[in-house]
Amino acid sequence: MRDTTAAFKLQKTPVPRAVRRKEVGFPPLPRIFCPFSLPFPRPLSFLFAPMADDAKQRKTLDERAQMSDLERLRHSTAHVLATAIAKLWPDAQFAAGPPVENGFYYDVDLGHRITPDDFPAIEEEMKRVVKENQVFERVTISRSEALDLAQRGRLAALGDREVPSRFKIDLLQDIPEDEEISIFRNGDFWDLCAGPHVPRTGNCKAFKIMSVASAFYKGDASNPQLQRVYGTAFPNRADLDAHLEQLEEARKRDHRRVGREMDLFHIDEAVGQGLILWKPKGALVRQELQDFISEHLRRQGYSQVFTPHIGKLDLYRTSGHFPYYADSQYPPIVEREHLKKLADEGCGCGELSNRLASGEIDGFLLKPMNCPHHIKIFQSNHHSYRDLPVRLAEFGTVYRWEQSGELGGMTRVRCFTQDDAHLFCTEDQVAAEIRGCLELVKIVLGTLGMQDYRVRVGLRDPDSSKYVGDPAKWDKAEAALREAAATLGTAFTEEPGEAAFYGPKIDFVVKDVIGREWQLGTVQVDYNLPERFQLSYIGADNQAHRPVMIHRAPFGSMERFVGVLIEHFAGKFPTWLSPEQVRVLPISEKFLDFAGEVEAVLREAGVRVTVDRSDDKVGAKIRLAQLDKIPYMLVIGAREAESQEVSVRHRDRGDAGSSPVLAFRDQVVAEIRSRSL
RNA sequence: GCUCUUGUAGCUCAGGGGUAGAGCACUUCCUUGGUAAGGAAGAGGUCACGGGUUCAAAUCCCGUCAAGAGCUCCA
Repeated sequence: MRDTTAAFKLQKTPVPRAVRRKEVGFPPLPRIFCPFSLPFPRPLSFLFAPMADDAKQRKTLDERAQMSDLERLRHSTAHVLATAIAKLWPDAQFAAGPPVENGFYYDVDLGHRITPDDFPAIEEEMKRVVKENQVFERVTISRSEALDLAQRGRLAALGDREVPSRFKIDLLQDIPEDEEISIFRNGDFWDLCAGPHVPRTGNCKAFKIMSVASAFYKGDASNPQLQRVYGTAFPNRADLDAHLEQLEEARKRDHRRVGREMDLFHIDEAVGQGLILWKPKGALVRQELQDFISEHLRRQGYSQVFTPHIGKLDLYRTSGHFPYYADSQYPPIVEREHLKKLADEGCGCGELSNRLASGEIDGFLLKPMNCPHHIKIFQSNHHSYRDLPVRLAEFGTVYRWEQSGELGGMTRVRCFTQDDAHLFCTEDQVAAEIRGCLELVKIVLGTLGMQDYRVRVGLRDPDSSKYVGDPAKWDKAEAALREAAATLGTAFTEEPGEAAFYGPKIDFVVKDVIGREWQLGTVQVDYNLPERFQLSYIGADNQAHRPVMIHRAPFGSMERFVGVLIEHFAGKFPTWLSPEQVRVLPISEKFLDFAGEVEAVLREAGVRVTVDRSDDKVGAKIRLAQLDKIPYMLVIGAREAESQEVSVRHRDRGDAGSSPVLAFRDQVVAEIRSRSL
């Protein structure tokens, strides 16, 4: 058996994890801008990732009593789980077993390694406990009695043991002096627990063990690693089944799976982790989206620019990205001459490494963001107040060294392309510019049928002094953001303390069709970079003034956005976004010529069309086209060739009757042009 | 990064100390058909990579790489 006692040191003040991942499924990715300047002694990824609320407040007994019925049920089921595990493996040492968003877990340290093969046995044992319909009995005890029970190994156990219940002893110490201590008993299983619980184990009828993973005790990597058994529970079988079906649905929609099936993108070991290869079909989707967004950018008076993927290190020293956040960037590219010079000076590998880390080297950096390049474009001209706002947009590709454990699919990658733009404006223009950004978001999400999104307005914490810039400007910018959010006509929340230190921001969180939330882009007001780069424009008073910058990437990155869209549509993109919009299905090879004519007519009209020239029967061709999620199938046989018509089948609506070739062409072209859903 | 799990054909997966398996996809042939799978044959794999144990390794052990899940919504 593993001896965790030696490694286990009690921690009086648990160190909160810098980055907590609350969402189930896919983690958020609001790491869009980072025009920071303060030398926080933290890795860059900390700033790219959502900030955790500081140390979670311990729940009071009152708060716990307010646990919802479902949470109560799940927490009780966690005790049933622990009872079963304690029966099967009496040496089990339990830590915490709370209800969580989609169920519950219980952390356990155990000589035996639990695998999915063990689930049936555990569930059988749990069913027995449920069937016995044991009463959950609350017993109030004194601190010393609790300690005594724990020393006897009696807590989270079915009887006395030779080894103390060591995690429970530790947890006891976290309980404030003035708080009542209670244990809950069901049958012979006693556990330190504040409750509340359902009355009897018989209430925990509908449950399922979902998975087992590892977790650090109290989330601290210096603590022992425990096995975390996840389960879920519902009041009845039907609700449980519905939940499991939804999970299955989510699994089917997983963009990694759909992306492979539909041949949209590929990640290759030989290229590198977190680096997306957009295959032809995925590239079409992305290109359509970019064209769509560009069209609206032009309408809104943006100027599109192109900038390189690298820049001199000095640029990023000025912006503040380097060297403080070097850990989250690809290492610098050192110039050949500089390297040679270092070698001539006798600089060894160790010293080189140190100099790289400290930033005392010359070279280039793969850009971690686009703002410095755009700033340099702005600075390449003198600007009058009459020029403002200057709006520079770019589908700008950036590189970040995410920890390998954070990577996943298209939603968490090391190279991504932002729908980025930087607006240089006067303070008076900030409000209107923010409204413009939100307008674009509204149009794009509306066109895609993603009506279910919310907006978070991140304001500064009035009690903190970590923010840069003049408080009066902050007030103005915050008011502008608040006002703009209100005009959006959608729900928004204001979250004090969630602002970046350089300015307030708006985040967009979209909900997909099965209710999962995804953080996409942000709009951020920035007073910091204009200062660092000494930006200026000449005002009506003939004096130099400092412009304000707005960073905005409303859809975050093309990678993540397309990943979200794949799941949102379950791969069934609207016609305008579909990589293949129409497939012609000749009944037999006799009609290949006519099929070719139909193909030519459609292609000429700009429709993405192919002909299935295989010798499959039409049923098989339809099946394949359905699996490829192609919006329109045109069945062509003798009748159609005779009348110059096509028999139209839609992937969702089925057989739609026949239509003259040109009429179909006009209809599908109109559908594509209008970008209808 | 850390822990666990996984890595076998383009895809989905079975197998497992002694000729490498299936279905789908692919190629060829037969079939020329009417709204979700017509038939036959064939081709395709250093079993992720590198070491080790063994007469013998895809299989067992160690390491590397990669993928997936998890990493306090606290007794």
